[in-house]
Amino acid sequence: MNKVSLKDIAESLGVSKALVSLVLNNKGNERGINKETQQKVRDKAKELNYSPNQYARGLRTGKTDTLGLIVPDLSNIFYGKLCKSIEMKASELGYDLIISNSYEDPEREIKLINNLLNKNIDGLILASSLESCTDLQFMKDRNFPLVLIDRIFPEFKVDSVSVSNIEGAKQAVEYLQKKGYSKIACLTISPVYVSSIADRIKGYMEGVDDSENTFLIQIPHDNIDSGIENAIKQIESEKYDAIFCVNNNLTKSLLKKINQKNSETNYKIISFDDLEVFDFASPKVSAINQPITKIGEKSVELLSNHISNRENHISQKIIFKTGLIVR
Amino acid sequence: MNKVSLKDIAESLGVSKALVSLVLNNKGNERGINKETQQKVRDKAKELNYSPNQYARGLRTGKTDTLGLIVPDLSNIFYGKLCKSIEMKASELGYDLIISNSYEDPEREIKLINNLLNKNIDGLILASSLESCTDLQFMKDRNFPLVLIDRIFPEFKVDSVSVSNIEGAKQAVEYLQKKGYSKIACLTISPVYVSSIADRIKGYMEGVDDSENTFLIQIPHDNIDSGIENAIKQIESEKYDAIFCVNNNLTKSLLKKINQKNSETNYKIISFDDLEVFDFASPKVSAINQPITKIGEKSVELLSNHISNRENHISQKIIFKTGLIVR
DNA sequence: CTGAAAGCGCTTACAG
DNA sequence: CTGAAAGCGCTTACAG
Repeated sequence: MNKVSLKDIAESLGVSKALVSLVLNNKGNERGINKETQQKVRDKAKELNYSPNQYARGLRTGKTDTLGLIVPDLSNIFYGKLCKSIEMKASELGYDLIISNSYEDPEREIKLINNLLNKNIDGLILASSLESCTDLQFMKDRNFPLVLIDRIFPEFKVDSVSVSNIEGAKQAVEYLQKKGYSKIACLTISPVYVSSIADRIKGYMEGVDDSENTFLIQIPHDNIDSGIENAIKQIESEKYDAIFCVNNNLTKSLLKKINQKNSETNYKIISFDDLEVFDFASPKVSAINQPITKIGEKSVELLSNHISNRENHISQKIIFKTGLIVR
Repeated sequence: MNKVSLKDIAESLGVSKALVSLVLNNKGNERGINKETQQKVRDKAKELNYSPNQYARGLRTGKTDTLGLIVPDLSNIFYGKLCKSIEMKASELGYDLIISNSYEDPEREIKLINNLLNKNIDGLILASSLESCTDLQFMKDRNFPLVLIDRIFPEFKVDSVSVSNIEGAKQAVEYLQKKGYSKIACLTISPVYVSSIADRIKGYMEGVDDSENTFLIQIPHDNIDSGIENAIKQIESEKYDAIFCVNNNLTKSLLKKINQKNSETNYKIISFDDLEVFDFASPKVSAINQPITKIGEKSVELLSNHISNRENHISQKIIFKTGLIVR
């Protein structure tokens, strides 16, 4: 690779590596280094197209200016957008981002976390698939900068950014009831222990007026399409007049199935998580939407604060409001 | 952080760091290290939950087991899926992935590349927004492992993975003509110099029977929604009876606009890039689809080959076929 | 069969 | 105002 190193600059200028390092890290003035010398160093660095080896620096300082991000499914547009906004904010603050995909698999998630930690990331943003936070405790114990996102553990006192899932789901159901729908089924997805999903179910339960008339159908996350088929049958035979889908994958799969069968739908659909494609979907679906960009940005801010003020960090639990999009 | 290091294992066992390193890198047998000692080392490593500091290792060996990936837009589902498949394959082969977003901005892309190189990534997968490959030449000169993906530079002799964009576009147009549509407009997106887009336009041009009847409308990538409005007007006033959209973002935006206006469409739509949402979109759109997973996997394979056989690497240009999905 | 030592490229006390 | 030196945690010739 014959990359340019500090030594190359130092030798070609007849100064020490230490001086070059100081200047290039903008500590020249603070350390009272001759302005002219500083300029020479800078010029040379530019001329040789020098850029520091991050691994050497990381090894020395313990800082790597790299953040880790783990999401359950990169190909879900919700996480795609989230990643994008996180990447944007991280880049703005001078961080790189290592993104990993857990495939909703707790074991893999733990491996990924360890892996990222071995890369000496400065902090981690995590949309966790874990059932409990015990496997994350060691990070908290070390005061390692960690932000939970989308899915949180309420009792686990670390930074987190999420939305008001209970209220959002409740709002969805109440909207349907106001519109005259009285038998509302809830399509939900496993693993159901994930906080966001659990809360949406809770909101649904709380929102339904007639508690006799709740109907929960659970569909495995890794086999949605076939699960949905059965669900539809049940919903139709039980004459439900509306369906609340707990996330966008369910809604998509449901719409797909409806269009395949090309049958009339006797029920209204509302979805948690809005997709731009709902704008041209048939049948029309209303949706609860999340401020994805704000979630991403806020999570990076919290993480960055923790990193730069490790000692006195006080964890916060940010909860954004959801919106209702009527179609 | 008080992370466990080689030294900790060595001291607690009364052996040297070198021995521990050798054993843990599976060079114990090769170097004839006592089986029992080896076992002791392994046990201790497990007990202390040791995992090597990647930065130290990277500094020493020059290898980091980390790949870089740059895409123009993480929130585009096409790239989301591509990232997922790349991440999956990379992880299978023992690599981490640093993902960056170029926002279709050539200057930013160059910065990102330099940045990744400073992190000593072992190789780079790039969906480039650059107009020419001159800014990439230095990597080729250094024989740095690089794979171009989705967008390529035909004259630039490095590994690449793409699809037959010309043939795909041609097939789309020919299909429409066979179905009786004779005035086909082409909705295209800037920057138009990107190889995939340029080739699709080329394919469209070649496919149209009546060369008098080609109609190209170019829409800026960062302002699709407003551009599409005008496009529709023109298409309607000129009485085109079909539209070929050069990528999924255009198709989505077009569908959205059509549904907003709630107007009848007198034209058939076909899209390059299929989306699962087309299954329930209205109006129905046919599509040319790409083998996204295969593209991702292949790119990682090529990169991995280059990394592990740096000296004798011969670059390949892989081109996958597209498919036609009729709706 | 195992250890002492050098060195990857940095940063940061310490010394003058 | 500047330099020599130590050390981050590894791996790998070299030596015995």
